[in-house]
Formats: sequence, C-alpha cells, structure tokens
Amino acid sequence: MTYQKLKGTADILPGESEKWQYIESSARDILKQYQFKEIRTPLFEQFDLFARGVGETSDIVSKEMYDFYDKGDRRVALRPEGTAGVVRSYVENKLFAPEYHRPMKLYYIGPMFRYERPQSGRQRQFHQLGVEVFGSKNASVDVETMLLALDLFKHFQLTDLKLVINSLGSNESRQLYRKELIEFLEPHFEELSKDSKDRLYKNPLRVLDSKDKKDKEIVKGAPSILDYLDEDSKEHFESVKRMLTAMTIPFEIDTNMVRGLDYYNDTIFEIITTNPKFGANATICAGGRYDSLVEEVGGPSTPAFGFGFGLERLILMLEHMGFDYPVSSLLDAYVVTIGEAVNEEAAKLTHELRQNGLSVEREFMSRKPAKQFKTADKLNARLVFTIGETELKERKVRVKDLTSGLENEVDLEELYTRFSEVYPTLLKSLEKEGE
RNA sequence: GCGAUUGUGGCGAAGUGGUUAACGCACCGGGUUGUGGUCUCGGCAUACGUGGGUUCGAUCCCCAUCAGUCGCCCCA
Repeated sequence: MTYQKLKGTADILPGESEKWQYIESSARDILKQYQFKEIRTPLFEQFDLFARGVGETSDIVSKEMYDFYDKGDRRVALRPEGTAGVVRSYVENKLFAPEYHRPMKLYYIGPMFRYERPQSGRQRQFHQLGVEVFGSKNASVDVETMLLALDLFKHFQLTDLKLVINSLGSNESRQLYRKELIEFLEPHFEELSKDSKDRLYKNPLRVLDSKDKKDKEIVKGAPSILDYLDEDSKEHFESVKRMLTAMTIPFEIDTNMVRGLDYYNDTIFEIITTNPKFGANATICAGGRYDSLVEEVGGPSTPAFGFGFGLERLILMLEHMGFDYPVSSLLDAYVVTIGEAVNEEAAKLTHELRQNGLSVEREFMSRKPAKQFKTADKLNARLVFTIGETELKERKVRVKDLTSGLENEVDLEELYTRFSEVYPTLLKSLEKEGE
C-alpha cells in the first residue's frame, strides 16, 4: 500500500456516510426550530486568533494546535474548536451592527483539528457541532441554549445523560477567588500532582477538576467559587437555576467543574453520559457564557453563550445503544439487460425513468439474468425492468414487481412519451389480488 | 508526551523455523442456451505492514519503523 491516511484521520465510507447525513439533517431540523442560522467559517485561521481566543495556557494551544507556516510565512493553524473563528467572523463582518436581529444565534458543523494521540472517540480531525449566541446577557439565553443541547441529544433517544452546571462568576470575582484558591492550595503544594503544581499559578482553577486521586482529596476542602460570586453573577446563576427548575429539567451543580478553554465566565455546563463504556470521554457536550471574548478579538463588548459537541462521540454513543438509523434504501427500479445488443436501449430506458423521478440502477456488467435479479433483490429494488433482444425487437420491456412477483410488459414508446399515464396503470397491474 | 496490545488475500479468521500458507464471507462462473432469498460444483485474488538482523532457511525469533486499537494526560 503506497499511501495511507494520516494518523488520526478517517475515511467516512458509504454505509457510514448515511449515518452522518442523518445526524446532520436531524440536527439542522432542530436548530431551525430554535431559530439558529448556520455560519461557515474557514478551517484555518491566524494562529494568534486561537492562541488569544482559546487561551495561551490551555493544553489546546500549548500542545495540541495543528499549526504551520504558509508560503507567505504566515503562521496559521487548523481550527481546534469553532468559537474563535465564529467570533472573528462576527466581528470582522460587523454582525453586531444595529440592523441585525439580536441576539444573533449561529451554529456550525464541521471538522476541527487537534494534534494528539487518537483513541476511541478522539481523532486529529474530528467533527463538531456548535452554537453561539451573541448580544444578550439574559440568563434565559443560557437556559434556552442548554435546552437546545439537551433537545439535540433527546432527539436521538439518548439516555443516561446528566446536565451539570456551575458558575465561574465575573472576571473580577474570579480573580479574587483565584487568589483565595492559591492561598488554600499553597500549603499542600508538595502533595499536589505534577500537573497541578504546574497549574497552580498559571491556572489554579484547573487544579479543581484534576483527575489525580490525591488532588481530589485536597480539593475537597477548597473554597467554593460560588461563595465568591458578586451580586450580578449570583442573581444570574439563581435565575438560570430557577428556570431549569420551573421547567423540571434535572440538573446538578458541580462547583469544581471548570473549563479547559480560558474564555468562559458565569454559567458553564456539561452534558455527561453516565454510561460506563465512555470512561474518560464521558463529557459529550460542553459550553458556557463568554462575555469578554468578542471584545478580546477586537469587537465591541458583547455578551455571548455557546456550546460544542463532537459528532464522533455522538455516533459512538448511538452505536453503543444500538440506535436504528432510518434506512433510506429506496430503489424504484433495476434495469436488467440480456444481450449486448440492448445496451444502448437500456441506457435510454434508464435515463427516461430517472427523468420521471424514479431512482434507478441498471446492469453494466452483462451478467446472466439470474444474477441480475439477485442483485436487484439485494438492492431492494421495487421493480425490475427486463429488456432483451426479443423485447427490443418488439419495442417492449418486461416489468416485474419484486414484492408481488407479478410481471407485465409495456410498450417502450408509450413509456417514454406518456409516462404519467402508463406508469400508474402499470403499477396497479402488478399489485397482488386483494392487497 | 507516556503505557499496553495488534498488524496474514476486499472483509473476517487459522497456522508453521523449511516443498503448492487452511477455512468462512464477499465477488465471478456453471448446474437444459433469458428471472430473484436456498442448495450444489468450480473459480478468484499484488495475503503474511515496512526495513534491517539471527539462521543453511523465516510469515512464524530479535531490533527498528510505520499503522491500527485501547488506556493515561487533556479534551468534544
């Protein structure tokens, strides 16, 4: 084998691609219900956009970015997530202008890239669906968007899901909390894991969701970020909780939940599967509020809320629960050819049938009729049109209904010129008595 | 970045330090010259990831490398 796909990439082949189409179109339907509009942004951007937007200290930027220099010596990066590019586009195209309806609700579906070791539910090129809402600080935006996420998963009949929320407060209150947290952790410095030691001063909140057993023990006694929220953040979070409760949406609060990306404030959330098969990949959807990113990227101060989830993981989940994808194997007709002489007429017949809206496949390999019927059967064809030298001479074609087993013949010219009259009659003649 | 495990024809899967490397599926052809899930007979194929080494000889032993899978870190 001369060439092979790069590590962490995948070919989505027929059989698999139908699943993707189904998921994407279902998701688009729901997004439409919620009045989200699609936005398509480039797969690569200036490196700095991601570095700044996602956060320099995040793992994504520090070690997982797929970046390179182009021929113009520009440092570019394949997008590791969707938000930064959408925010850039929002700002660059001035979508904050007064003529646009506010808030602006956008979604995207597409490939993302992260340079890391592939494993179950994780690839270097993977796909995410994400949404961003710009221009409203209203807590009901938080709630609506979380409900949308839940709704998307509900649509695929996913169970074992859990909505977990937390609040990071305002940037100011978080600074305060950060200081307190460092003070709390410092006495335990030597007991902390290596990763946590590194993070203590760079991004101490990350220590909170450390997977290390000892860290977890230490963190148990840490102050809760919720105690440091200022009045606005407190009320915002209360409002979110009230609405969720009023709508009887079950949720949990995890005060130790933080974000790998640095731009969040106030409400953050995750949707987690409790299915043990997922292990470290339990989080299937994550998002939250990011009120300062737009400004950070050069736009006017604009509150925003969004989330993203990985389609590979969604498909994996559906696989685990044995989801039945609706089969769309509709083949109206298979054209059987007998003898080389009919090749051209078969081409015409196939074309005419397709012009009249039928989904048609034909025989190209000139196999014997029995094999062709077998194929028609396998492809789940409704009808088989048989054309051989006899039919060609008589300008007719035999038509068999594979369900009823009945066969009839029809004049070729009539079929070509008066299809809408001939075809229904033909179908009727092939129906079994009493059905 | 770290660890474990695997790599045989299109797919699945046996196997051995030594003449022609099983089998199943799929595919193709035949079973009175033109009709469909079954049965039967036959055929098919650039198969032992790649590069070294050990050996008289390696698909099977050793090393490296690439790739897959899984786990850790982190994340979707």
